Parts: sequence; structure tokens; C-alpha cells
Amino acid sequence: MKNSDPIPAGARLPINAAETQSGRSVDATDVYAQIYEAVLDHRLPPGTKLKEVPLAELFGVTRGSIRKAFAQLHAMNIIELRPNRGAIVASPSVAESRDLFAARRIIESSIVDILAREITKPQIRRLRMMVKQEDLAYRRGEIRAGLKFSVDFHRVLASMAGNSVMTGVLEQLVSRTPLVVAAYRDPSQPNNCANLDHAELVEALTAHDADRAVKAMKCHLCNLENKLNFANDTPENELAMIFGFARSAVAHLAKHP
Amino acid sequence: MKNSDPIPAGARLPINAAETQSGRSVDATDVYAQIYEAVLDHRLPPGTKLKEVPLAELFGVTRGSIRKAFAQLHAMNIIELRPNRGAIVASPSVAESRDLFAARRIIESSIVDILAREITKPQIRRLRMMVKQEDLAYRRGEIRAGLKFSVDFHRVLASMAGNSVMTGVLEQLVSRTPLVVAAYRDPSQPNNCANLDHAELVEALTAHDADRAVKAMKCHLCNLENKLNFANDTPENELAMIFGFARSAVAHLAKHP
DNA sequence: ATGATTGATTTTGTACACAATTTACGGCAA
DNA sequence: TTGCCGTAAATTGTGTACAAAATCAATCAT
Repeated sequence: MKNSDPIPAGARLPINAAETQSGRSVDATDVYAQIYEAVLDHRLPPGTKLKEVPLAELFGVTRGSIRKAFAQLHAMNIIELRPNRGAIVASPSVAESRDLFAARRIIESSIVDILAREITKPQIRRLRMMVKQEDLAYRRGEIRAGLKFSVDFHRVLASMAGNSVMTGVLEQLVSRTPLVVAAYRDPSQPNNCANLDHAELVEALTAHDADRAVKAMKCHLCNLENKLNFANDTPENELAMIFGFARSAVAHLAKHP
Repeated sequence: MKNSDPIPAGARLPINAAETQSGRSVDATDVYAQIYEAVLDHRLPPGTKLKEVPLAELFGVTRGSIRKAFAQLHAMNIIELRPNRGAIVASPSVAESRDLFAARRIIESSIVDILAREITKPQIRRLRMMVKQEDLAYRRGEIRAGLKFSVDFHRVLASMAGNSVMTGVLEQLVSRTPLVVAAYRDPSQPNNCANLDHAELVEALTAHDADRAVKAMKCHLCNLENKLNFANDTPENELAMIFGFARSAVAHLAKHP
């Protein structure tokens, strides 16, 4: 075992080499999507080193494509790019994580405020359907699928407000959120991500009650944030928890195993 | 004249080759900054084609560095990257431009709302100084410098609110704004960018009057937007203006001369 | 043991060359 | 003229090789 794999075993990316039987070839965009998905459902925890050559071989592409994907992931704040030291999955600080939720509260409040006034019947139907799908997934125990529906709910909400710039902004914030959850998830909490909150929000929108919708959104985001455990400054760091104090100095020992 | 230059003559980038006498070498980050600045003060109008080889020679770097800078500029929505067809300075549509201003109203309103409550004396001093500098620049006729101060005022405001994520979001929106102005500027309007609005905003913040500050910010952004001429769908297109109708069909003829 | 140093190995950064694609140009026919 | 090809030039895309840097491991001194 001379070349220890940077990607945790048992948390493999779901790629069977590249362009094997499927015929479709893999490019930088696909690499981006695959890595993003892996981060989304916590198969790549924060701090994981992403080496170019192994990834290139895994996807069956050249290092150039990997680097291009890296650049995009970096632009979305999903990975960190350290000069001459490669890429690692970003591990957002506590402050950054709180800021992220605060930003989402501000932006998504505005979105539902707008939407409550002008939402249409077909849009309501679509939202109801999404909530139902999400619920179904969680009931079935399909946590990954549920999580994706949950995230997409917010994306769709944003796009319905009809402001392309706001949609783009929220896309970035929503993309970063799973990373924060991965970093600070409290194992004692259940992870059926507040599906009831989504339902309540849709009800408020149906009633065209902007205030209620805004309140529902803020509550929802606060609920999400409150489920996290920001006690220790160093995400995914057992040592700090064990010894009851959190220092950056000891943190990196546990982060890069 | 066999190889017509894509960069308009007389609108040259302000680079004297690269690493000539200065000693400091030029890399992708510098390229990014230079191109961004050129877009900021309208030396590179929307639609301008950015060819890799000429730029690489101009900056004295390899094409790779140019491409890296392109990727970053693309992530900030400053240039458009068309597969196999190179990069052009983005020309935001009317809808996108309006959305941008709407987004800024929402986000910057929240920022000043927060800031009005917790702004400190030193922060107020700093803002006053910036307004003064800006004013001075415009009075001297230094439009470029004034514009930069004007933009930085919003950046600093955002950073003072103390939310790093919001700061980053606003950075993107602020960066895109000069592009919209370049695309839809009304030549009949003066371009001393509403310095009085900034002063009023600082007054409101000094009085810790959140409502007044929010109103001032919204007014300011509306003023900026109203100065633009969205009449013709095709930015920088004289033909459409001359003939009194704006069609995409004829637009691209004028956009890529 | 602990810490520093050196050399080997791994990993990232970059230049260059060639392939693929698009664009520009000129001739030819309607 | 106007429109339509076909060729040539220009431009972008990509793989490869090599250079630079950082990491790792073993050794040695404290």
C-alpha cells in the first residue's frame, strides 16, 4: 500500500472508469457534476485532498479536464485551490457557515416575498409535487434522493421569482450549504431535512400571504442552522471533541488522515 | 492590415509588454485584473472579442495563463466563453440588466439596514473620506478614478456589514454593473455617478436611521438604472438606433465589426 | 524520544506541439 | 449583384513532456 488513496475507501465516486460501455465520453463538465454530487451527499467530506492524476485516471480524462473542473468548483467555493499544494474540499469556518445562513435568510426571504404576490396555480402545483416527492424519498429511507429534492426545492423557488441574477446568486449559496452541513452535522440529530417546513411554506404561498411565507422561510433556515453543531471550530475533528477544546493547531492532524 | 486587431485601437490596454523593466512577472491573476479594469472603465466594450494569442503576447504570458484568467472572468459573468469560438466581453440583455439592479436593491438594502444599526464612528469616518475622494475625482474631471471610487464605495459598505458571504455576493453584482452601464449608457446623461446619493446615504447611516438609509440606497440604485437607456435591445448598436427598431438579427452585425 | 536535515518520490505547474474547429476569402454559378 | 461552395488561414482545444515545488521517509544529531 505505497500510494494511499486520498479519497476515503468505501466512499468511492460512482464512476465506472469512463466511456466504457455507455459510449458517451466524459468531459470537464461531467467531472464538475460528479465531484459536486459527491460533496453534496457527503461522500467527499470537507478537507479531502483531490489529487489530479488519480481523478484523471478514474474519470478517464486528462489532467487538463480535471483542472478545468477544479476551477469551476473553486468559483463556487466548493473546493479550495492552494498554489502548488493541490485542491481540497473546502471546510467552511463557523463564521463563514453562519454568514452563509444569514445570507440565505436575507435572499430567500426576498424571493418568497416576491413570489407570494405573483405565484401562479401551475407553480403551486409544481411546488406541491416537489414537496411530495421529497417526502416520499425520505419515507423510503432514500436520504440522498431526499436531500437532492430538498435542495432543488430552494432552487426552483428562486427561479420562480423570475430574477435570473438572484437565481444565480442563490444557486451559489445553495451549492455551498451541503458542505456546511457535512462539516458541522450533529450525528445526534435526524436528517430528514425539515420537510414540514417546505410544506408550510407552500401553504403560505398558496394563500398569497407574504409575511407568513417570509416567516416560514426564515424559520426553515434557522431550523436547519440550529440542527448543526458549531461547538467545535474544527469540523469532522474527533480529537477536538474528545478533548473538549477546539484548536486549529491540532485540527489539521485529523483532517488529513 | 491583414490581421485586424480585435481590441479597438485607441482603447488599448495599459500594459507595456510584460515584465520589461519592472522586474515583476505577470501571471493569470494580473491578467484578470487588467482585463477587468479595462471592462470597468469601458475601454473594452461589450461584444469585444478577446483572442488568446494577441493577449498572451501583449501580457508576455502563455496562452494557458490567459485561459485561466478567462475562466475566472467567466465565473464573474464578465466575459462569455463560447466553445470553439473564443471569448467575448459579455453583453448583458435588458432583462438581465434590470434583474441585476433589482438584485442589488434587495441585497444592498439589507446591507445598509444591518449597517445602520451597528456602524461605528471610525467606519463613518472612512465612508466620509471615500465620498470626499470620489467627489474630488469627479470635480477634477478624472472620470475613471471617480468611477472606481464609486464602485469601491459599495464594496466597502458591504464589507462593513461583516458578512463575508454577502460581501462576496455583492462583489459579483458590483463587478457586473459597469458592464451594464457600458452597454446601455445614455450619452446624453452626465456621468458624475450620483455622488450626492452616497453622501445622503452616509448621513442616514450616521444618524443610525435604518429606514432612511434603505430608502437612500434604493433611490441611489434606481437613479443609476434610470440613467440608462434600455430603449434598444442591442447595446452599442448605432444601426438599430438609427433605424428606430432593435432587432437581434441585425444586432450582431454591428457588435462584431 | 524529539527535532532537524537531506534525498527520493510524489504532485502540481507550464510550455509546446499538434489536432479539431471555425472563420475568412475567392471563385463560380444563378 | 447575390448566394453557395471549397479551400486556406486563423483560432481554439487538448495531450504530452518536462520543470518546479512540496511531501514523505529515513537518517542523524541532540
